Amino acid sequence: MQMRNGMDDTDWKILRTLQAEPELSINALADKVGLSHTPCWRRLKKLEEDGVIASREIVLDQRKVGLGVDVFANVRITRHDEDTLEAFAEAVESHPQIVECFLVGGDSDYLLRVVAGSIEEYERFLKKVLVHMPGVASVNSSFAMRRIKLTTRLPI
Amino acid sequence: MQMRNGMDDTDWKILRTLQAEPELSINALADKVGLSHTPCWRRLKKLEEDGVIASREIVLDQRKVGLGVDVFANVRITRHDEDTLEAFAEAVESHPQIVECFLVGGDSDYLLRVVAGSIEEYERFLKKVLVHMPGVASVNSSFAMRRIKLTTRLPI
DNA sequence: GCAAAAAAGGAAAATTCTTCCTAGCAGGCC
DNA sequence: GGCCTGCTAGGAAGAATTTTCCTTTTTTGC
Repeated sequence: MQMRNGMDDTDWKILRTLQAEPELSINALADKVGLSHTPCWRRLKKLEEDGVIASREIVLDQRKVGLGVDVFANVRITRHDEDTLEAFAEAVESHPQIVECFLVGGDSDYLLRVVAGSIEEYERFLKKVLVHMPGVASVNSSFAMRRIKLTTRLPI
Repeated sequence: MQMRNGMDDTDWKILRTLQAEPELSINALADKVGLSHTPCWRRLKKLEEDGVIASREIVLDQRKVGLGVDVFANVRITRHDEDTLEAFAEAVESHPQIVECFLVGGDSDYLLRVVAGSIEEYERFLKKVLVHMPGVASVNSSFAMRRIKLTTRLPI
């Protein structure tokens, strides 16, 4: 049996099927992957235990909860030692307006996505929070004019 | 009763509670928001119907499914007419490796996040797909060296 | 203060999830 | 080959959850 990352074809099929239709019941899922519900259920539990399925989430409509503005902030840091990095990461974690943060090579140090209700609200967040986060040297903000795609589904 | 975006305090509490713990059963959720399960269930259905809750998703561990590489691609476009934009958006939609795409102001036109199994795999995707997408003038790639945060939970 | 409308609650039905036990199959060993 | 062992699947029953239906309470407008 072909194995990839410790999973056989049936496991992959479960992941693909569930990604496409996350609300499928065990029975419906079992049907689609060609198992009866019990073994299917056991595999699903194992995938959750192993952390392959990291979590289940509800995804809200940003606009409908009043958070229609996405801003990408390029943050440059003063020093690159581990302590600064750590302190910055903690600050990122503690602010729910920051929904994404990656340490990137290239021009700038961190790339953040920040959500806000309005441009003004973002500017307040920038001035009151972002620029005062540990080690921040400069912040360069780009407003998203349109969202083309944003998904949690991975190409497996 | 205070209303924001057509929802009262209880609706918001449901959203906040479910965002924090998406797997709560109706009964547990009802308990937490101080309702009995029936009205709680009705509100939940309404939030789903209205699209405030856009979807429920399963989130996979990128590393554990062999997609440990995140790349941010700044894509510059030749023309900015609506047709080019449309064609580009369609191409983005059709490639599951592209998990995010925003039209941004500032330096560059589009910011994409692409997932891949390795740097080599990304480079193939870049050469075979990205640069040939409609209207693309140039692509500037930044590899993510570390993921600090990535969440679907909104600050409501 | 009263009537109408809206929201909440309780009980029961339907569905789904979870467990338990049995059966089938493949690989290793004599 | 025959047999044991371990792994995976399947069926049936029990538990829990979701969904519906109907009644009661609360709120709102006059």
